[in-house]
Amino acid sequence: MSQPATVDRILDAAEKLFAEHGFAETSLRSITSKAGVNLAAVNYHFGSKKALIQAVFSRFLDPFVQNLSGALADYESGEKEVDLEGVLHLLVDQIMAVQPRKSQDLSVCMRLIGLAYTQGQGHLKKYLREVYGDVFQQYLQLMVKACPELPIDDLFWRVYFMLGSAVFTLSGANALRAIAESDYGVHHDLEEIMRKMVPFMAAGLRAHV
Amino acid sequence: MSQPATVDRILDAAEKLFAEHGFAETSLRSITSKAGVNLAAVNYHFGSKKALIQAVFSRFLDPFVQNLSGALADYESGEKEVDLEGVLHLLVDQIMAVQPRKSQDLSVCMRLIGLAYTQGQGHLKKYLREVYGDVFQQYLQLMVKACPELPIDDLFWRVYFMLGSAVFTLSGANALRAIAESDYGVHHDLEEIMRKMVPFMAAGLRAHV
DNA sequence: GGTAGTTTTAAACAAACGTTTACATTGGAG
DNA sequence: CTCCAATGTAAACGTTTGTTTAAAACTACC
Repeated sequence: MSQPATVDRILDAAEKLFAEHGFAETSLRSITSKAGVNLAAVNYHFGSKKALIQAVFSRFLDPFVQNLSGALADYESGEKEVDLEGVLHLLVDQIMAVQPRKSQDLSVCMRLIGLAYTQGQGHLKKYLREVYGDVFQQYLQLMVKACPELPIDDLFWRVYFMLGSAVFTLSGANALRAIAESDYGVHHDLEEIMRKMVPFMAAGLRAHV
Repeated sequence: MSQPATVDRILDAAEKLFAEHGFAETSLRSITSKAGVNLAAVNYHFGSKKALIQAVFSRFLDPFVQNLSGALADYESGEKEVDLEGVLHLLVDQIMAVQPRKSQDLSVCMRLIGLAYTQGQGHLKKYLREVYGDVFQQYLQLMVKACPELPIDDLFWRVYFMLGSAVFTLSGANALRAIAESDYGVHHDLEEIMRKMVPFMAAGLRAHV
């Protein structure tokens, strides 16, 4: 066993192929072929394709959510008052902090999150809500505090406006970066794009209704 | 032939099922079954599943793009100077204007557009770019005029932030409206949600870099 | 009324899918 | 060495997929 174990090889291959082609469009045969393992290995180690999909997500979401949860606790116990840009930057920082997992592309994870929202896979949404729903609610509470004068239903919609910007842009980031570079000759990495989002979102959240 | 022709029955059924389950996850058998026509009718009238997908889009996109193109020409030849809210509202108005096609849900079309961006279906993206790319560029030019002081590469990203907000929110609008209603007891129809986007987007576009 | 062209139908097609089975192969522990 | 549990493998399973075929039914025109 000098090379990575079968389980990791499968997860690596599945992660990339899911991000590239979607869940339904990626067959177990293409995954096991890319991973260089036997077809039956997926059902042996994960039980089913659904379970494999969930495993792909929990592998990169578990450490991220744990870090974010800690950072939220730190921020809330801090003496400074809650400000909007701070809350947004907190999230960006935590996303960037999870980056250095062995040579994997952050945009792949972003694309997967985008797919989780838009592709069928009802089991995935249920799984994500059950496992990570609490941290999302916790973050939402912080955002409510940061926008005390905004009616709650307007805040609700604007949070989804923000979420849409993030998911859409980051999940298509690789393609969009290529366009930006060829059309305007500028190169932006993922962190720059995320930081460009902060003033846009903050201004949008603060806009007069 | 008292009831709608076979072609329309297929398009109606495909539109709803695609929006509900995605393209790959919707089989021709489920479409023809819902439409009450024979399985072979799809390949006979459209040639292939890919061609059916494109036909579903062109049916509601063709009249919309034609209207939008006219409205853009009117707006540009108008004497008033270009202002941001006006440009955004122009789009909202054109979207709402296309609504009254026989009892169809606007949110279904929005969801389809979202899926076109996020599901595989490379042929669809190519088709949409080839057929409707010009009007998109035309609208983009108008937006550049409305934001004269914003660097072009920042504008580029912010347009995609906006696009993400719109696609994400509107394509999930039905589910989100149910949440908003149960949690905050307020009811918003699609037009309200779109109009709520305008100040959010305008403020975001005008934010200091 | 018969005939040519269009549309509908049932049946079959090959290919691809996720999953399961039964059988090797492996690697330590007793 | 022997045994046993864990892992890897090849082959087949039964479905489901999009597409095609050939015959039937329908429509309209001379």
